Amino acid sequence: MNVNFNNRDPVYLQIIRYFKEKIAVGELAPGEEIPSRRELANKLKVNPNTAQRAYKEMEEQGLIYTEKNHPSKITTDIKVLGKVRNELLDEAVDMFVTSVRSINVPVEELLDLVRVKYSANDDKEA
Amino acid sequence: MNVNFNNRDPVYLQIIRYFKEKIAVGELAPGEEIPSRRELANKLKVNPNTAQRAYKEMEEQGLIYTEKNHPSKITTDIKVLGKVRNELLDEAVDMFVTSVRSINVPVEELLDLVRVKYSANDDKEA
DNA sequence: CATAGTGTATGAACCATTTAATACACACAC
DNA sequence: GTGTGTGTATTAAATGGTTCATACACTATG
Repeated sequence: MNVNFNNRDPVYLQIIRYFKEKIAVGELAPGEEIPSRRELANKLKVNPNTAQRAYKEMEEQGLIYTEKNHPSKITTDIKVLGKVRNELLDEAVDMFVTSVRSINVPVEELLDLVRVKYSANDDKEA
Repeated sequence: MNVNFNNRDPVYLQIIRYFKEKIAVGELAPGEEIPSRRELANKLKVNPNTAQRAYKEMEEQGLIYTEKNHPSKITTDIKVLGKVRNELLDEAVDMFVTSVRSINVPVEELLDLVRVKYSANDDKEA
């Protein structure tokens, strides 16, 4: 549980993204219980309402569900879960392509840049 | 002169980016005169102070220079101009790689996604 | 029933951004 | 010189998304 906040994006969006990443790589299983709003807020040192806002949006997107007086759980809807990874990827690729489109860079140069930097990051993780 | 504002980022930053893109692709030549603060504000329907803020930052970055009582001009410092394109590219690639790193996607899958979407956008421009 | 833990709702506070209103100094054109 | 258009500076206000403080409703547990 370590979200690595940045200052650019709203906290509640970064929380949502954190959970989506965990779902995308399978670290959160279908039906698995996630921390309560207050517990999450404590761990991340944010306001409980911020946690609530993140969970509320996740619930609206069908990622989690809530039974009365129990901490929310990851949805068991495989269809929804399967989409998460692709949505994250598509979003990122979309933003990237949009931001470089106006620079008129040859596609091979672009792919090389991505390849090099992505591999460099692989090293850091190891 | 068409900036295509989005709602996410501050207007003054989007203006800066607009000029950087024009510089990167060579649509703004060294020494070329750019609109006055007031003129730009009029064209973009923003407050003159917002235009001023954008220009002020560009001046601090050495992208433009100002002689008394004349509209600012694109710098003639080739060194600075040459860096613009690479900086825009590096920024974009950095953000992209950072955002997909946590998803553990194989590099070839990633490159394919970029290739396909980038080419698709070529079509739209044509 | 009382306590403590859930999720939920509402209104205010906060803060960066943007806009606004003025003012000043300078130079060129007429 | 007068007027108009530059850049520049200062201060205040409005805007809007985010975050905070607080209260409420419900349920299991003992």
